[in-house]
Amino acid sequence: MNQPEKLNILVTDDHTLFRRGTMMLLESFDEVGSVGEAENGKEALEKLEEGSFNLLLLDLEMPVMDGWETAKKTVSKYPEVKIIMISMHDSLQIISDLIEIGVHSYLLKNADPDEVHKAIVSVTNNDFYYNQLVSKALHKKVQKDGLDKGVARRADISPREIEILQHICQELTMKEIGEKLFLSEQTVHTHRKNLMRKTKAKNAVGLVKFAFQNGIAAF
Amino acid sequence: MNQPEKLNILVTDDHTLFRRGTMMLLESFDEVGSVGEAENGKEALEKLEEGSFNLLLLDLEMPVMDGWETAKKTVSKYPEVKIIMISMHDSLQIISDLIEIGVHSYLLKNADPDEVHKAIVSVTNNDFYYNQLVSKALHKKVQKDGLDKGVARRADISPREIEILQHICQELTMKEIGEKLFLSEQTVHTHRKNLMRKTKAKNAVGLVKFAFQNGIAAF
DNA sequence: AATTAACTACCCACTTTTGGGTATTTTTCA
DNA sequence: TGAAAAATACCCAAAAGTGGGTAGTTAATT
Repeated sequence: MNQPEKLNILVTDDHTLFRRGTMMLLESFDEVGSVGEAENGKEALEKLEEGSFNLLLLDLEMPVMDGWETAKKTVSKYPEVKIIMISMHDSLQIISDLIEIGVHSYLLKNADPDEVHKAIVSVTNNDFYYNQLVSKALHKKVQKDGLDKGVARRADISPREIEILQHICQELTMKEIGEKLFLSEQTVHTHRKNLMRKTKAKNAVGLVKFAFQNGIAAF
Repeated sequence: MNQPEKLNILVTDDHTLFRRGTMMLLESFDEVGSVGEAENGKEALEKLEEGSFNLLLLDLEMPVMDGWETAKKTVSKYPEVKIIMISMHDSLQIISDLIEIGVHSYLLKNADPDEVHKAIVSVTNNDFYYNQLVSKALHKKVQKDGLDKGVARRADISPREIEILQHICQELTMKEIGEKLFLSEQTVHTHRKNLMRKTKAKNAVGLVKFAFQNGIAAF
């Protein structure tokens, strides 16, 4: 009866082209009023300060302040704002974590525009919208439970391990890293082993990918 | 006096959301007539068969057939079609290679929509459009010339080697790759060695970084 | 018809990584 | 001050990677 208020959406993504395209897409929806933009999480939080936005689209992978941190801060500061996280990766791993911190929906960058429409409508009316991906994730969780339990997040990696990992990403051997950091080669080995256990990497390649995906190294 | 023909653009990107957003952006330009879409290079080539498109937007990083292969085939089969390559990375390395194979413009995913507009107009009228990024690339080339001479470019890597490299990026061992591709483990080793020689990688980490930076693998 | 690039496959030898331990010291934090 | 986490360092052994060859076959191109 009374939904005269249109949605004011803030789109946050560091890729301008993607951001603008998404904005145009959103503007084509009847439910949408104004659409704002931010290049990173920091800027997004500043714009939320205005109080005019009631829905936040967040890219998970961003420099300066990534989607994860931004979402956590948004939830605590502006609990009335609905959040839709967008990511390139179909990482089933993080979905439950996202739900936990209060993200209302999770979409992939290869999501269908209809999917986006459904998401923003559902999120507005119902609070949460998770598609087949989540069913899969939850299913897997129920089915195999602890299968991917224990896959590391960035927070689980110690400072020294981060340092080692960054050196590994520079194509150095354990011996070279040891010499550079004035450590026994054995010690570097131990750190490496712990990293592999925590990240569930099968080899150095997995370590590098983890480092990249978690902003520990960039290339 | 006579440019009554509008631009018919084919947008190729595996991320639906990005693709659709870009399409809407393009449709908002006066010079643009119809806008088509393809999920990968293979599909793009099929749609080009129709003969109705005169401009091709290509994502460099794609599964099935990536932007590189697609561009090469498009140039040889449909030389009248202008090509704009789009990538996430500001890899100065590959720009000269792209020019070499006949790509008319290179844009980053965080390009400004105005930049896109300028690009499609310039490409249509002038043939080529490269922005400040290219100046930088060429400048570096003139200035330091042979500094990174001998460092492999994407063009130097054969299709089979690309395939091997992509599998390496999935944390597979040589034995596993051999089994998956029905090759002798020795053969995979040979490909790997050639890859390391070409890319000047010190180990697998270097290979993965090369793959990522050249759009051969994404994560 | 000849050349070249690509793909295939093997040899040998050495280095590095990977995986399993244990254990002491230092730092952090409740 | 006591517990937990982090950092340090070693042992052993198997697996994989790294680096140097050679070489035949196929495919593409001139």
